[in-house]
Amino acid sequence: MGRSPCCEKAHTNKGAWTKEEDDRLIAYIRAHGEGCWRSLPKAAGLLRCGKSCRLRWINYLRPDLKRGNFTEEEDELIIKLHSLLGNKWSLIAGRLPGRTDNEIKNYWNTHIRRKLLNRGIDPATHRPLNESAQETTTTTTTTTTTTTISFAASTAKEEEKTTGGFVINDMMMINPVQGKCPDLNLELRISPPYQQQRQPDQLKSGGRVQCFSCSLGLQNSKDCSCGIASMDSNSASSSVGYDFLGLKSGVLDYRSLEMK
DNA sequence: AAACGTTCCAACCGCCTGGTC
DNA sequence: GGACCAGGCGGTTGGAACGTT
Repeated sequence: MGRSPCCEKAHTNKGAWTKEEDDRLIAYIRAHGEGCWRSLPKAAGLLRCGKSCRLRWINYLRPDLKRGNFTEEEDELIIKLHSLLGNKWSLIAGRLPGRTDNEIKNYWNTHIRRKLLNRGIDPATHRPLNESAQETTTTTTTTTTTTTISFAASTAKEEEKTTGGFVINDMMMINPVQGKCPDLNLELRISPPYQQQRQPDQLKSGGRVQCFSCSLGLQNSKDCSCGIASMDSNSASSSVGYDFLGLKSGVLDYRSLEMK
């Protein structure tokens, strides 16, 4: 029973990587680029699982990685992104150049969680600890609707599958955290219904309404459904109409953050 | 100095998703 | 539509490093 292993494990090394293994992997990827991870170990002469090679490269050997301590700005950015995205470490990492999902996940679990707890904030909900406790009992007795937010998925069902989507409970949107984090704007206004309510001059770009992808500044995204992606990106981005967790207000500008 | 406890993080594991046939 | 495969993701773990008694 169970899954078949991702690769032949009988003759593969496990545990910490040696300098020689690192060198082999780096040399191979420099010469051939990132290709088929499954076949890479054999081609590179490594007794490692392909997944292990990928992880090692992505998390530690990539030349564009930023090593060293996280800055205070990165801390705050991670906290805000986590409040927005939850444990979507890869999405969070995509907005912190040079940082990896694994690194951010570890940093969250070892530092930021404690930091938030010291501030009296529940790291899971980003709400004051006492309110989080109350919330637990409240939500069991009230019916709450959910608002699904996605990075430009076309249907509600699809968006949750792609993990670009995530569900935010209405109760989270009332913004009880603002007393503790006044710069954290929890007025989540991004959703198809809301777009319809917006002022035409806020969202129009050449007479078109921005899709959610474009509203996040991802005008080049393949997920763009409004067609602005194919238009002049300057004109598209100049028609800013979003106000997502204060992302527009200078606290956090998604448009300036690179996608992974 | 030794024993023990705690913290940290690199690496692994299993599941999920998207692509292909 | 279903099976298969590769890649990607988040949760978890093992053990080294560090701190405390």
